[in-house]
Amino acid sequence: MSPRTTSKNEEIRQESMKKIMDAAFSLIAKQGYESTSIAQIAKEAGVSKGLMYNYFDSKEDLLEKLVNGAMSEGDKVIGELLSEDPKVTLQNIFEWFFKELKERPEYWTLMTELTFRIGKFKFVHDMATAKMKGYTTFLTELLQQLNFPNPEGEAKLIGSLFDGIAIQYLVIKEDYPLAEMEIFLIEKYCVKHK
Amino acid sequence: MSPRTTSKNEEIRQESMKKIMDAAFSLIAKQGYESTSIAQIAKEAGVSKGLMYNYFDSKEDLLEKLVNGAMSEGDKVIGELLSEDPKVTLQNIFEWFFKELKERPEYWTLMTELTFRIGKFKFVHDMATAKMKGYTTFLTELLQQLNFPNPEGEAKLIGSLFDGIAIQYLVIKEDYPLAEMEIFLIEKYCVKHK
Amino acid sequence: MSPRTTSKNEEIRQESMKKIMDAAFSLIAKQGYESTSIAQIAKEAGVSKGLMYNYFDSKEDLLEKLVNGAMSEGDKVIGELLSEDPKVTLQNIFEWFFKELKERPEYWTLMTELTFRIGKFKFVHDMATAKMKGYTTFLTELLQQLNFPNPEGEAKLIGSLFDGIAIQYLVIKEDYPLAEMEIFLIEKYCVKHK
Amino acid sequence: MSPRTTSKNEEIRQESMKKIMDAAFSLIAKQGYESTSIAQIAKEAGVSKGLMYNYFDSKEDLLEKLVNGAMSEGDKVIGELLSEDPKVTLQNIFEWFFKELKERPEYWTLMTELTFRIGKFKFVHDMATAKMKGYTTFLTELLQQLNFPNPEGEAKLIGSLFDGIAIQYLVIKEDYPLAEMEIFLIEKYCVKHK
DNA sequence: TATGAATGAGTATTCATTCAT
DNA sequence: AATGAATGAATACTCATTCAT
Repeated sequence: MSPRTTSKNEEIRQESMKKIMDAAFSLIAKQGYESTSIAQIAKEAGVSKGLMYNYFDSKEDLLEKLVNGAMSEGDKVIGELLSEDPKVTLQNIFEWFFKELKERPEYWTLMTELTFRIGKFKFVHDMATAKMKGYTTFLTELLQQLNFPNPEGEAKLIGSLFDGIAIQYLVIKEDYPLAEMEIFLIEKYCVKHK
Repeated sequence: MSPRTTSKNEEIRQESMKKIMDAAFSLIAKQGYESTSIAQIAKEAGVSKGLMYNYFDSKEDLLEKLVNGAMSEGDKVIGELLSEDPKVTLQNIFEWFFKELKERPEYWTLMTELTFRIGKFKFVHDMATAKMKGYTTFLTELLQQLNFPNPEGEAKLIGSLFDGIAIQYLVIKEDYPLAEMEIFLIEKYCVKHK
Repeated sequence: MSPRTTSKNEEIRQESMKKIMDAAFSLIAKQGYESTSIAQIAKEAGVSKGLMYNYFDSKEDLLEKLVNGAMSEGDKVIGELLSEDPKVTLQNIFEWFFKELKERPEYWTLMTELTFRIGKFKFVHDMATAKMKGYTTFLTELLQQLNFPNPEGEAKLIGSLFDGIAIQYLVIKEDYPLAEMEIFLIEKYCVKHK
Repeated sequence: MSPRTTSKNEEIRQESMKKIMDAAFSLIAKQGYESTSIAQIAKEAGVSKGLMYNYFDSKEDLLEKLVNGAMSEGDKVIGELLSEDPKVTLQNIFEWFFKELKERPEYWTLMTELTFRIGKFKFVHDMATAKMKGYTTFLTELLQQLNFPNPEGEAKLIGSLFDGIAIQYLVIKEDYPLAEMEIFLIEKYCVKHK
């Protein structure tokens, strides 16, 4: 009997990887990276510990692939937020941020935890730095077009605010007035400005 | 040989506990809870591993006592920020927050890390929720007196902003424009308001 | 499709086995038995891990077949060293030994390593004992014909010397004065004797 | 009740270390370094796996301490072999070598195995190189004083011979004519020479 | 015949915790 | 009150071997 075809194998691989990554993602988001063991992930994924190392070089490599995967999913959307009118673009950004938070809280939990672990993982540092820079630069330009007096400071303030809202919402969940906050911010930065 | 008096014993206990808690505090703030071992804390404190279990039931119990201690310290200061004029009180709060961040980054690092570990430690969740509530209530009243249109929302926004500024400053440190942000906020909420 | 003939199959088997054994041989000689994994051998041989178990019952079985194969190869050459004149035979042996060492250091590395692993592998012990005995007997007869006073002792000394030279040469390689040693020994045992 | 005294503790430490090192030594000498697990050593020594790491940083560190310990024991004797008469010194060396082999076969098994593993352990390489150099230099000088024609070559030959005798004796044990070989060598190099 | 995904027992190492002194 | 030797369960990771295809 002949061996499995290459494509059938690839399919099996994709399935196993997905099972592992899904399990890892939810466990790490819930418990944190250090508190989640390979054994736990394997059990949750329904595979053997050994199999994990067919797909990932190490626990850290798994984390990296996890984050990259989740991030590239999110990146695709950024382009769609742009508009002719900078005011609209800004509003799109606010709306996107709150939508993300509601729809992918686990992802943002993971990202926030990792951000706070900078220095422990080289790849997180590089990633976070690059992200943050691009983000601030983009916002600064936008606010400049909208004639904010101190666009860079304001951009950083919004950046901080996003992080703060994220951390609080992710911690106290349904008790956090997310919708209210969204309206509030859009009013302040998009509607009432100028 | 005269037996140690009860009070003398108590004094020794207090001293040992303080040494241990100080060591634990700075190590955990620097490295995180998981990455700090009992052995390390004992060494830093200059006591034996065994002694730690005379005062703390477990590593987690040490963490709880640590946080409780640090928090009650913080509480004492709140009273001193009050003023007849709510505007001054608000400004005092802003100034206190930035001063704290600059002077005790380790404390805030620890608190932020713990806040984010909710789910792992029940006591952190209870504590954080209670704190946040009291905090928001206080700020809400203040902003009400200052006739802010949506005082509760605004209070929550400031709360989130504080957390966000803290997390970013604690992560990127000297690259964060802390002083600039302080002026910005005071202008916005205390000077220009009304 | 016509079914493969039996002889065609056999040919394929021989080819695959050879690829595997060659890969195993060079890897084990270079890194040692314990440090060489089945996965590594399969990769080097360009076959799948699974295929290895079609030909070899286990990793140890592979080792055994490897050593047997290498040894029977060596046996064939022994006959060619014989000469009418025992002095010439002796010189042929010396020259063969040094030539072997220079030309097939991997083989001798493997053999020496294995010899020293006695106790772990029963088959090595049996093999090594048999070899050594035959070897000593042969040399003893030769030296007897050359009228050495204590031919058996002398034979064992030469046997030990061979092993010693081998181990040192294989360890320190180019720093070992192999050529010099060869001349030295031939002078001593073949030229100057009697 | 007061804690154990420092000296009592030291005593306990020495005892535990000895138990571990003895177990490690005999197991590694018997089975080889890679094939001996920490678990096995701990079991043989009658202690927990964890305790091993109170005394040794790693498995390799254990090996290093093992070898250093065994070596320094041997080093002490070297000075006692020297004599006014180089012939006597040479004879002493031969006798010391054979005595060592008979009395501490496990030590020499270990050393020979390690020598063959050069390249895997940095410390073994340094140690072996230094040892071998000192050894050859010393023998060369001695043979020069005895007017051997090619003292350096001869020194290396004896060095190789020693290794060869050792490896064969350690492998086939009681079947190896150690005593006979000793007489043989002393006759050749000390009595009959010149 | 040949493949490689999957397994599970095994590896070295860490560390919170206990306990005799 | 204080010590630190000792434990054992847990950790990330490896690898010979199996088996469905």
